[in-house]
This record gives sequence, structure tokens and C-alpha cells, in this order.
Amino acid sequence: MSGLSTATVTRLPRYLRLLEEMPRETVSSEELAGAAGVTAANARRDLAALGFQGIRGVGYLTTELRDRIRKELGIETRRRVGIVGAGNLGTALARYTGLSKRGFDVAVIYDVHPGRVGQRIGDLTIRHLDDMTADLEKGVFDMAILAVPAGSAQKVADALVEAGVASILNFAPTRVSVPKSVAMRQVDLSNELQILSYYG
Amino acid sequence: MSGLSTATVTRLPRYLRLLEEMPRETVSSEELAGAAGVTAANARRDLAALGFQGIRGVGYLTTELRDRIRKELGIETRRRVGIVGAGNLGTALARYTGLSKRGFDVAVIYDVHPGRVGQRIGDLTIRHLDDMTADLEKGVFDMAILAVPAGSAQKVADALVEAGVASILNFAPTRVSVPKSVAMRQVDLSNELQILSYYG
DNA sequence: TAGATTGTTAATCGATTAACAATC
DNA sequence: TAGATTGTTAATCGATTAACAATC
Repeated sequence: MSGLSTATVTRLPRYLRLLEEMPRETVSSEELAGAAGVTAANARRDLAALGFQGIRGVGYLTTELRDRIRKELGIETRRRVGIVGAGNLGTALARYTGLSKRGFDVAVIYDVHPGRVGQRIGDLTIRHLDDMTADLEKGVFDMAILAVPAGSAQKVADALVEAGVASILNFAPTRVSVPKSVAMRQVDLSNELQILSYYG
Repeated sequence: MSGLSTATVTRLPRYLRLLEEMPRETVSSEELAGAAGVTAANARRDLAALGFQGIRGVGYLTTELRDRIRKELGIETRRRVGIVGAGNLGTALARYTGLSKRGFDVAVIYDVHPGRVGQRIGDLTIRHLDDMTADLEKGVFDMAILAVPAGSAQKVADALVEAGVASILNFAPTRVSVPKSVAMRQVDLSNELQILSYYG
């Protein structure tokens, strides 16, 4: 029960990215802050919330902090992700190699279209959605990326939840509701552009 | 100079989505709130910030509120978007029809690879990145989606800014800095998964 | 010691919410 | 009038920041 604030949690990946590229043995709160777009005081407070101490006059030990953040995020070991939907977006995400570099393995991808099931995407073979529940219960993956049309997003999410998925990243352009016990985040391209349109 | 809070701006697209699907002539703050995941009081306060008034005992007029939000977001008329990078992700985004439904036209897509330039994606023909500046200055598009590798993101962003782009949606897995006059938002898939990993 | 940088306090800021009078 | 729902106040909550003593 560490109870980090949501604001702190969203910055941890940004600190981590810097730490993974950092050649020096120590790093200052100011450098970390730059990577996250906040002030140095804010970065120090975030690390204090982790219970991680720096060295006055010196900074934070790079590799120790890196490992501590990885542990906090639950990515000490690689995580297995399942992609649901092998349309344009699902296929693009399955081919995206950046995920692997950051500790996520795309273990499986599903679709329902007869012409699509069985086709290959890189090392993966598209499986039928009907296999998803059994795969999830077998531990083939535990994090899901929803890349299905808006109309089927809630139904697929329900099936994922029912089978015990840990978390869902929703790319479908519709709100999906899940129990509080399941973590979910949504990325909505149109919403992002509309927000940008306001400012630009 | 209306000066909405950033929190309010991020909710406007969610209200708008509900309003676009709403069959009734009026809508309550509670319904709007449900679409955005906030309380009814919060939704009412957001609309008050727009200077939009409801009718006590009745609710808000659906089409008037819809038009008001569209106007506020600057999407009364369709906006033209340019995609930079015709790799997996850029191609998937170019094929995504949901953008058009919400008022954004993908006007052009660029790449630098000789084998890629000239190929077609749906109605579009991939253009060379060297054409981007001239296109931007001609008004072919004014919002950009960055879908290039991390290594070239900053360089491309600089060129976009130089040529007067209004806003940038950055899918590259790296922070890019732009002048305050240019709006930018970043979508980082790995970061999203890492955040989810913390909760799930 | 001198310089650098943390850890933390206190103040501020921004956003959310409950509650209820106003009024359709 | 009775019921519904807004508009807004006041309180609360959560997050950020400046500043500086502590200390490497």
C-alpha cells in the first residue's frame, strides 16, 4: 500500500526514460524534472513519495533509482500484452518494436474476421477472439490493448474483465466501463485533436 | 480570450461526443457528467465557464450546446491534418476513418524512404518530407501528427514550427520541445502501459 | 571550507464537490 | 403548485512551487 498520487505515477515513466539513457552514475532532481516537464522540487517530492533518498550535494544514484522505479511500476520482469483487434491500428501496434524495448511483449493478437484469423503479423499468428478467455486464464497475457471498433469495445472489455484481465488500454473511440478493480486508460485520437484545436 | 481551464478543455470533447449521439432536445448536467466521468456540479461549472446557460428544471438545449462547444474548440469547419511518417503507425492513422467522422481530414502524409514515397494509402499518395514546408505554407494542413522514429522527432517538429504549424500531436516515444505558441500533446504507448502496470 | 543539491515546510494554486436557493 | 434541474457559494481536496536549512 504505497499510495502514490496519480500525478506522481504518470511521471514515473518519464523519469525512467531519462534514467535508461543516462550515462552518468548520478542524476539531479533538475535533470529528472526536465524529463517530466515539472520543477525540481516536484521531482524531489515524487521520489520522496517512493521512499527513495538522494545524496545531498550529489544527486540520485542512477541505476538504483531506475531499479526502484521499475519495481514500483511492476515492470521488473517483462509483461505480456494481448492486443484485441487486428485492424489497421491493432496491426500497427503489434508491429511496433518500441514496446519490446520498454519491457512489454506482445504475446498474442485476436480478431474475429475469418479472413484475418490465421494470418501472420511478424512473429504472431492472429488468433480467434473465441480463444481469448482461455488464453487469459492460462496466463498468456494479463494486460490488454483494445483496438476494436467502438461498437464492440464494451462487450470485449466485459469478456476481458470476466476472464480476470489486470488492465486495459482502450484505443476504441468510446468510453468503456469496467469495475474499479481493473485499471483502464483511454487514448482517443479525435479527442486529442479536438483539444489541440482549442489551443491551436 | 476565454481562458478555459485545461481540465475543462479536456472534457469538452467528451461532452461533445454525447451531444452528437443524443436524440433528445435537452440534456441534463448529470448525463453530460456521466460522459466525462465527473460530477454533475463539475459539468455545470464547465458549461458556465463557456458562458452557456441551461434552463432550470429542464436542462441544456442539445443542438445549441453542441454548436457552442464546436465553436469553442475551433471545429465549426473541418480541419486539415498532415501525418508525418508513413510507417506502421502513420499508415494506420491515415486509414483510420474515425477522424473524418469527427471533423478532421487527413490532407497529406509524408515519408522520406524512396520506396515509400509515391505509394498510395487509400485516397492519399505519400509525399516526400521535403514537400512538407511548402505544403504547410500553402495551407494544405495546419495540424500535424508526428509518427516518426524517436531519433527524428525533434528535427521534424522544428521544421513544422518553422513553417508555422498550429499544433502537433506527437506519437514519437520521446519528448519534443516547441515554442509556447505551438500547441503540442504527446501520446506515448509505453508510458501508458507502464502507468497501467502500476495499477494492475 | 565552499559549492552543490537534497528534503521538507509553508504558501499558493487549481480543480472538485456538496449543498441549496433560484427558477423553469 | 410540485418536481426537476440549474447556477453558484463555500468548503475541501489534491498538486505545485518557492525557499531554505540540512548536509554531502
